[in-house]
Amino acid sequence: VNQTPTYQISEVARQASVSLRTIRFYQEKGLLTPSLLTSGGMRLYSQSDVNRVKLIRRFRNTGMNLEQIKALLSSENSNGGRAKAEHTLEVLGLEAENAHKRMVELRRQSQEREEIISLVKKCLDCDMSACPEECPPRAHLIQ
Amino acid sequence: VNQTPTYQISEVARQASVSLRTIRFYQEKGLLTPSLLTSGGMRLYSQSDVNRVKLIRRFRNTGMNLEQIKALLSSENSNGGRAKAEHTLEVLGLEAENAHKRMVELRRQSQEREEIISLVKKCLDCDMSACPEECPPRAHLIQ
DNA sequence: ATAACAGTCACGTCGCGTAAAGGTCG
DNA sequence: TCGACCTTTACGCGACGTGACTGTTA
Repeated sequence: VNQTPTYQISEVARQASVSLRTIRFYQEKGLLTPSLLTSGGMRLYSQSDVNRVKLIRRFRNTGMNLEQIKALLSSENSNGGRAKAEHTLEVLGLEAENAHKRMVELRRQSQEREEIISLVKKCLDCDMSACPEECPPRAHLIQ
Repeated sequence: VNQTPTYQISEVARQASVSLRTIRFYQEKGLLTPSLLTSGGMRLYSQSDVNRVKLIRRFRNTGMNLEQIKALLSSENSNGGRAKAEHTLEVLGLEAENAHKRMVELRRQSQEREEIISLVKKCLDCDMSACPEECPPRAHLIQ
């Protein structure tokens, strides 16, 4: 939408660390329309488009699916200049929330793992032949 | 493998927070064999099996795919009692590494996002009609 | 004119979700 | 015997990957 479209698809892919297929796929799904098409049908993108792909990728990384992302970004929500900025900040805020939730979950699992590790470490100093079947650490041994 | 198999599939699903389908699917793929089958064909699981599902889930959460996980867990790697404990600790260590990488990536994206937020905040105090096309924050506004 | 891009089908994959139709267990 | 559980079979889906073949561009 913003600035003059100068990037070909492979350059966008490079900057956003995605495949060409991903960019075309996002277009198919209505999440990303190229700013311009050459007479021959080549897609041309602006910096705004690159940033949009990055935004989509960050959202995907927090577990959100494309339909939800599309709903967020297809803003019949904002039309004034200032409203656009406000809406963008709202979206980025939601993104931050989601990322935070992912972090919390990762930390929870990390703690779970640490507890298991300290349990299993005891097995190293244990005479396995004397260890009863129901010894809790044994239930964490692989196999 | 360990302890007496007392859990039905739905109890395993509950404890590991997955669906019945997921558990059966892991079996199909050779990641999780029930400890016992009743004469009628019902799957019965032990606490070890529950822990194995949880382990698989934590790995999945760090972006690893089922084939890789299977390779890790199908341990022709360890057969002695002590070797089992050592192998388990290795696997848990790898899991911790992967989780750490995910965290680092999330933090990187979080920082990227914060920079964009501070850019876009400037647009709130900007007279949009006087703002040039190439103003960097504009390239981050949605639409 | 030629190489390095680009384009469109269209089928494949991975990790399950989701009926449908029937068998098992206390 | 009855209801709550379980079973298999099998098709569907989201988010792309991966050719195969053709067209565009500097």
